[in-house]
Amino acid sequence: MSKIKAIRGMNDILPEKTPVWQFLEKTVRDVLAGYGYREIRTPIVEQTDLFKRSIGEVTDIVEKEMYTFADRNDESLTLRPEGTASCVRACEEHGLLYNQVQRLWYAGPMFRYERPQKGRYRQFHQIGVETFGMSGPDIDAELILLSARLWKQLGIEDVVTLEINTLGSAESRQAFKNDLVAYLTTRKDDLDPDSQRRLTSNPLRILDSKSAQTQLILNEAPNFHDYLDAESTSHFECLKALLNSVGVNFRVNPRLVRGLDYYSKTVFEWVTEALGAQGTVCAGGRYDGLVQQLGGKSTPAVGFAMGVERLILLIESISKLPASLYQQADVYILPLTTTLEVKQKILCVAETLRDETELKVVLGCGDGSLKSHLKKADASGARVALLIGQKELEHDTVQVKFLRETIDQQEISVKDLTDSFLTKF
RNA sequence: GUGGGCGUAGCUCAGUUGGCAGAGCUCCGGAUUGUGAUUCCGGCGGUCGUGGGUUCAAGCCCCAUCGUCCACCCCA
Repeated sequence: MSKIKAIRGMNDILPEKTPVWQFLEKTVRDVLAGYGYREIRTPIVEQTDLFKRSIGEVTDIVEKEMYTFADRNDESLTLRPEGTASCVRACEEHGLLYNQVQRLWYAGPMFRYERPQKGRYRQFHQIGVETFGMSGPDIDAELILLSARLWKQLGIEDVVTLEINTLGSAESRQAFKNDLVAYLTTRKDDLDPDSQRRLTSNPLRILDSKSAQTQLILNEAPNFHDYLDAESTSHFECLKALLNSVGVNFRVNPRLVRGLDYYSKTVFEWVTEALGAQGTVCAGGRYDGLVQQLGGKSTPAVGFAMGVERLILLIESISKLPASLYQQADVYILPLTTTLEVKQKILCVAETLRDETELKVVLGCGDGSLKSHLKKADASGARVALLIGQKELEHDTVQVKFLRETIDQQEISVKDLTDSFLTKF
């Protein structure tokens, strides 16, 4: 019988890694709170149609990457591949968008059936930020500023750069897409195979093709700039001015096209060179049409999502986190002799310490040798070990042994313990 | 879905022309009977990913298969 292992592309996050995750999550929560964003939590499973209608029927995500299965009543359910659709659904369902403005965020696992590689997994985690009811470029700028502040707090601001673009209104983009497809269809045989396929699946992506031949053909293609509507253009110009005025550096990338159908006007990406092929660490944009598309009242909206695993990889490659984040214990209490009486005593002393202080107190349990107890005390990262044996039991004292400093071991009474500890630490 | 690299102890990895299955770290014990982190000694630990084939003999060669990593595609 072979051992059961985790599903491909779905990773365990082990105790030695969780401190980085907690650091990231706490930092994100604090920054978002500072901008007045509130958390929303939605189910991981939704009706399949929600994603089909929001992400786009012919995108790769919907066509081949969704974890879709039949519920017991034959309803088609899907593990969420992204968070925006669920967020919009929940807001709409509970009237959160009725004549009001919302600033929201969510965090959690997403699921896409893809071949795993660096920074890409089948269960991965996103932290998403969504705003509703604000149509101007000022909220776009706020979101970008918020993310820039976050990179600073995480210590990765030097390795990410901002790219922005505008996709125009849905109408202008559709008109451009039609003309682009019409033109490229006449040259179809000269396109690289990937681009030929994209002609029906994701034509805007052809602009991004790495084939030199295809790029030559694109030189003759219609130019999206000529299709941009006046409102989108001024929205974009205004956003750029706002970013300049607050000192956020950016690069306009006319080939920046987001993969999901629902975007319009502003799109942006934070990218890095440090993660190999998966350079996008955070991406988002405006999706003014989505709420209506899902059956609600027309509502302007803009948001973005971060790939948590990718951010973790970046943090690990760049910044040294304080050792205290990894420290299991401040104080380690262990028995000098493993009699029942001594075990009772160290249990009581540990509880007293937890009552009286905020210290992390770990107990040396079990019947190992004194040597192995002390080794574990050392490995716990604790600053001091408290040793209690038969003699200490009789005198109601503990031996205080400093593990990281050259300070003589001292015997103090249990009564004095919390007082002297509170002043020492 | 396509292409390439890699699968040997809990972890990191050696293993020569096909000839006894190895090291470091970790863990446990001892040197030091109630004192860790240094040093020394000893010990635990293996379906060499799996299945088949060639051979007197396979961790090593051949075939298949699974896993994993990286890349393409796509995306956060």
